[in-house]
Amino acid sequence: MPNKISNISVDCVVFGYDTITKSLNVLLIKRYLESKEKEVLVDDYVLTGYHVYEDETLDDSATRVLKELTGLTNQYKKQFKAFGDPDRLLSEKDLIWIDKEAFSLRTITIAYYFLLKTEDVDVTRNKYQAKWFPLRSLPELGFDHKKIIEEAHEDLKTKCLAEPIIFELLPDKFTINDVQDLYESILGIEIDNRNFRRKLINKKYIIPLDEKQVGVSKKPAQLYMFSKDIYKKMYHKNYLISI
Amino acid sequence: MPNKISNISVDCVVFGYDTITKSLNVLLIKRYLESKEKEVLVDDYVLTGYHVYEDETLDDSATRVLKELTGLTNQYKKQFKAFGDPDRLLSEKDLIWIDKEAFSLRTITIAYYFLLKTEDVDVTRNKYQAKWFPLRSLPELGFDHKKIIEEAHEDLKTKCLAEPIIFELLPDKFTINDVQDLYESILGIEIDNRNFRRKLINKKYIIPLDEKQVGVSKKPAQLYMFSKDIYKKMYHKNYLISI
DNA sequence: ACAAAAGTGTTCGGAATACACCCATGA
DNA sequence: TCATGGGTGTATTCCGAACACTTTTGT
Repeated sequence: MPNKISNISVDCVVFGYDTITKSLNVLLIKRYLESKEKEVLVDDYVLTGYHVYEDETLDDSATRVLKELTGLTNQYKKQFKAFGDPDRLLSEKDLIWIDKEAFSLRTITIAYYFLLKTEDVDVTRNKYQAKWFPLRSLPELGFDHKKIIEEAHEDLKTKCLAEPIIFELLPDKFTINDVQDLYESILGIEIDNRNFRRKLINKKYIIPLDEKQVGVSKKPAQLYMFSKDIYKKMYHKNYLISI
Repeated sequence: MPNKISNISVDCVVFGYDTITKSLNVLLIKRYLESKEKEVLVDDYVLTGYHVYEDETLDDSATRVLKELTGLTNQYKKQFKAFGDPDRLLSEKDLIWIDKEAFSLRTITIAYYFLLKTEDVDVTRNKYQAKWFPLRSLPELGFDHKKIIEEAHEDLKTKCLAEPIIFELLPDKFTINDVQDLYESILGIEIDNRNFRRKLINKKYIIPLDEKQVGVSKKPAQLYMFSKDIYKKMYHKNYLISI
């Protein structure tokens, strides 16, 4: 077992998207502690995270943490910010918790976010009581994790406008409206369906399949897939100055 | 004197722009060490950086480091990435250096970049033998600082397209061509002067002054200033999806 | 037949792109 | 007067923005 670095951790904001409820979700784990007298000391949620080991990179550390929580590897991952305020772990509940675990009061955390397909995660069986929460109605959060999630969301907003990472959150086969709904969820805006649809269909890397939705109770929609290969082939950086 | 955290540092990529040579520069400090036998052990350059103190935020830490190097505060600053590979400090020279200083072999550094006006820095008098180097011809660099500078540059490229941070690098009074040259330096592209000029002049926050260049040996150019106030008033986020 | 969501076309205006010459100034 | 960089105008094309009704399907 490698040694933990006591004052450096990674925290992972795991984003998933529920196409049914059209909700952008975050995967959180339960933090619960009772005193000997059965008094509830800590009862809230936190991001999944852990100390960095002596011999691993930060990226590997985040990957390991995600794997432990979800069993998944090879998900889209981004290191977006380090959080290290001296008082970031100093609420009363956090102190109780830190006392129980064994980590430094002055821990710097390197925060990552992951994008994955909700259906790839089996929430029911994992030892952390992990649960999806809509980004728009998060539960009470420990440490500075609310702030971390907010900043992850901000970064995601920017990033999804410039790179095709949106498809990391969708099933392999999706409808145009799925994509639109997801953009609307992430960005918190409304998009004109006709313009959006035209725009997307004109992209060569959005490929219509010989398939339609099944099991829907209304007119089934055309399914599409995203081709990363074609995207990469066609990609050329543009330097549009938008100030 | 507050305690240093032995395994956490900040490193600062200080960008400056020389309007005369049209060169985007980075401020580096000398790293030099001889053995008792006067053999040169280490002779290269590094970014300015230092340990984080126990009681300060990461941002404060970076601000402190910049102030010590340049005397400046209130410069544009961005935390852009943490670097923490286990082997990031393990070249031969780095080991010699680390032996001399006293920091952990497994140090994570939180990297910032700063944008400032070259002429605000008095390079001649500072104890670090600081020197400006064109980004395009950097000297030999210690640690993983070459990589850090490259990633800072990448982030700057993206950021300057979306936010008016370019003006942090220019004197208060500048010409349109100064701005264009700077964009070209940062992005490594050529821009059509007529189109660029029109675009900029049409911005309400680019304000023509009743002044022209003086001391130039050719036709003196019109000077402009950037109004952050007007920019902020006019700003509204747009959600253009460019994938 | 009806409810629900899928899907479709056109017009307008603003901005990016491409492109070449004259002008003002100091030396 | 000349060399240097400053400054200017137009035509074209493309894309985003606005906008409302018809179609298809399952129930």
